[in-house]
This record gives sequence, C-alpha cells and structure tokens, in this order.
Amino acid sequence: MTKVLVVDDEPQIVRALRINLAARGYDVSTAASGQEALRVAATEHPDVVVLDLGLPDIDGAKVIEGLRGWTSVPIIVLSARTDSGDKVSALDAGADDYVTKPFGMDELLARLRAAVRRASTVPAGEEAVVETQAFTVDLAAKKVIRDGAEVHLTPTEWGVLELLVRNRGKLVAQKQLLQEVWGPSYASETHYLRVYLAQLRRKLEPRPSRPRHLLTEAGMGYRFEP
Amino acid sequence: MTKVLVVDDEPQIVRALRINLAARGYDVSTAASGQEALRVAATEHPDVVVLDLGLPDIDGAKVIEGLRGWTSVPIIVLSARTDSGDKVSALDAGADDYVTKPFGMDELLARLRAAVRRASTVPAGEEAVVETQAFTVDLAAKKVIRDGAEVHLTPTEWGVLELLVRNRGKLVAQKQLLQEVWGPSYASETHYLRVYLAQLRRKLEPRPSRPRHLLTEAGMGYRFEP
DNA sequence: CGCACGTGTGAAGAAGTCGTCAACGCGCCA
DNA sequence: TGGCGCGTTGACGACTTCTTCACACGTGCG
Repeated sequence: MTKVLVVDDEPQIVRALRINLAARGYDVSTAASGQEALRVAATEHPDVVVLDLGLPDIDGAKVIEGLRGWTSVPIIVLSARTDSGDKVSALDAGADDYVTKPFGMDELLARLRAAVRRASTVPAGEEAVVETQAFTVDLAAKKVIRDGAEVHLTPTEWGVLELLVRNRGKLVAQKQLLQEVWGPSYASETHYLRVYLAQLRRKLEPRPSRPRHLLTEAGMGYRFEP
Repeated sequence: MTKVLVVDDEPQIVRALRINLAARGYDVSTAASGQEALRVAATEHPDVVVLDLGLPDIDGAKVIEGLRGWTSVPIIVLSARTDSGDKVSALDAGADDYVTKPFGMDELLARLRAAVRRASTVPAGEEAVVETQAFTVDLAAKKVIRDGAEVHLTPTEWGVLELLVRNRGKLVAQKQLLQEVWGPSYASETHYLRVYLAQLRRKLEPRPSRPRHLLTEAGMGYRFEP
C-alpha cells in the first residue's frame, strides 16, 4: 500500500485529504508542523509527501531541505501563495510539484499518482532472484547460476523456466506453458514440453532422471519447487 | 548539455521558449505538430519534453501515449485549459507536470529544472566508472580508456555501449537496445546490432572473436559482463 | 501378461540467427 | 570539390536453436 505523509497545520485540510486519500486506498499519516513532519518522515518512510508551506514553526523550504538531506521521496507542495517566486524557490529546493490553494482534489490526486508512478518505475533494480539447492535463477538479469558458473539457456528454455519460476510452487498447465511460450496456436504440442523439460533438467538438475525442482504432474502440467 | 524538445503550434510561444531556454544553456529542438514531435523525440532523444496540448493534428494525450510507449523522458504539459479533467487525464496518461497558460517563465523553468533533476538523480546509486580487465568506461565523461589511451567511439557505438554498461550483468533485449538507441521504429533492425557489436568488440575486446565482456545471447539480446 | 497411455531421451535435419567483410550514400569540412 | 567519418545495406559462411522422429520407460488396467 502506498504511504502518504500529509503535512499541514489546518485541521480541515488534513481531514479532507485524509478522507479522500484513505478512500482511494492510501495509507495516510499526518503532521501539523515542520518538526513533526521531519520526525514522522524518518520513522514512517512515506512513498510521497504532501507538504503545506505555511507551517507555524519552520519555513517550508527548510522542511524540503531537511527531507532532501536523506531521502528522494517525492514532495508535492501545497501553498496559498500564487507568487511565482515562492514556486521557484520551493521547486529549486527539491520539491517535485507545486499546487496552489484552493486546489481541486481531482488534480491533487492526479499529481500524486504521477509523482508515485515516477518514483516507483525508477528503482527497477528489484531483486528477482530465486534459489534452490542446486541452482539460482535471476529473473531480472535472465541468468542461471549453477555451481558458481553461469548456465547458458536458449530463448525457449528460458521462456519455460521463467514461467515455471514465476509460478513457483504452483502447478502450471501444459496448455498455459505452450500458449505463453510458443504462442496460442501451439496449445496441444505437448511433445515440445517433454523435450524442453528434459533439456532443462539435464542442464539444471543434479540427477536429471530424478528431478527435485522441475517436477512433472502427469496429465496436467509441470511445477517448479524451490 | 540538457536537450529540451518544445512542442507547440504557436510560433510566438515556441520563439519565446527557445530564446529563454537557449539563454540558460539548454539545447532546444522544436516541433509544431504531434507527428513531428514523435519523430523528433525518436531521433533527438531529448532529456525533457515541453508539450502543448492544443496541437493541430493529434490529440495531446495520444502524443503522451506515443512517447510513453518507449521512453520515460519527463513530459511537462502546457495548456490553455484550466479544466481539472484535462489535467487529470494528461497526468494519468503519463505526463509529469501540467502548467496552465498563461504561465510565468520563471515557474516553467523551475518546473523544468525539477523534472530534469528527478530524471537525472534517478540512476544515482550507480558508479559512473566501470572497469573491466580490458578497458574502462566512464559514463559521466562519455569516455572509454584502453591500454591508457582513449578509444574513439561514434555516437551510435557509444549509445549501444552505454545502455549495456548501465545494465551491467543483465541481459538487454535486442528490441530494447534498438528502441533506445535508434528509436521506436527500428525495433526489428537486428542487423544493426550485429554490425555495431562487431565494431565495439573490434575496438574494445582483446580477442574480438572471443568476446569476454560484450556477450551475445542468441535469439535474446546482449549482455555486458565486467 | 500384454497393451495403452503419457512420458523421457538422444540424435539428426531444417530453420533461423550471428559474425564478418565490403560497398554504398550522405553530410560535413577543409 | 574531394576526402573523411559515420550510418546503412547486402551477401555468405559459421554457428545455434527449433522441430521432428524413433524408441525406451513405467504405471495402471483388463
């Protein structure tokens, strides 16, 4: 769930935002001052911050700087001031977007979605590594390691293995494998599966004739067991 | 230098933006229609796009979708319409920001800086210099050193090498290489890759016929292994 | 026991992909 | 205008991958 930190000293705005955001499935935390905002951001690690500039204690730009000192979380600034100087300084301090009050909730939500989308498509460096006793599959790098050495797979071999690993523990029907790897018109070429599962076992299983990870479910399909 | 693509059909706006942006050291290209915008974006690879929604040919949202099909370049939308529905649909189509006309140049420039900053600090966790036994790639300086001397690469050679090095260890699909280096319409010109990989190997690998760093995965793509 | 069925295995030809060399065309600059 | 650098194309041999085939295996059932 996406976590939003709302920072504003006006209770009615906090309330309105909380209700709207919660209704759309966001996990909302709030802060009423700059000090509190910095503290809550540090403990909660929100995915996006909505920050009002007119806070009672610290200047808004200082809050932005305080956050930017250690995080690159998207910051959307709210402000009653339409003065372009304010916008420029907030954006240059590290804010991602600037919305002037009074604002439309639709627009704010759209800008929030845009900010979250940007931030989430960025760190594509997800760990997509699945290990077994015999070998390791790296889905992102499209690599298989066995006994410290990389095992070379052909495109079709990789297609079959990837589908099984992505559904690890689950039975994958023969028809599904054939359709997703070879295409919709190959749904009944079950022989291909036998050939390619044999090849994968030969390359990956310690004892290909007694597979421990690439298992057959007779008449139904195959299963990858980590 | 940061490259900006300005898309607008009103010459006076294009002119004003070009002057202001050029004065601040941006490299400006322009397009007066949606078709032209997509074509120029594919050839120029701008670092940020400023897009007017009221274009004569294609609907603005279609232009955003067309760009988002192959690139995540920041898009700042300009529009005369203050209607929140327009803002929401543009942002949800993949725009990064939305500025209503008439706009202050200061504010637009600040939003542009914010968009570029976000996009460039994205690959922050990466080391800009990558070394192999045979050569050294400096991503920031766009330089390659081999045996103490700089190796000259053509723009296309560099484009291919950079993408591979940024994804070091990972398999990069042929389609991705072609789309990001040559443009979205070259997705199936696999022959180019063979020619350019051969050239890179000739320049960088100690034994071009037995590459150790620029590896081929037949039928899938290429991989840079440090 | 013998048969049917789905499965595993190895090998061989067909099909597709890759590396390489060389030529062409275009824009740029002297 | 001529030369140069660069991107694009074509041809062809070498190599990899896909497809197909023949046959062995094992389990369940009549």
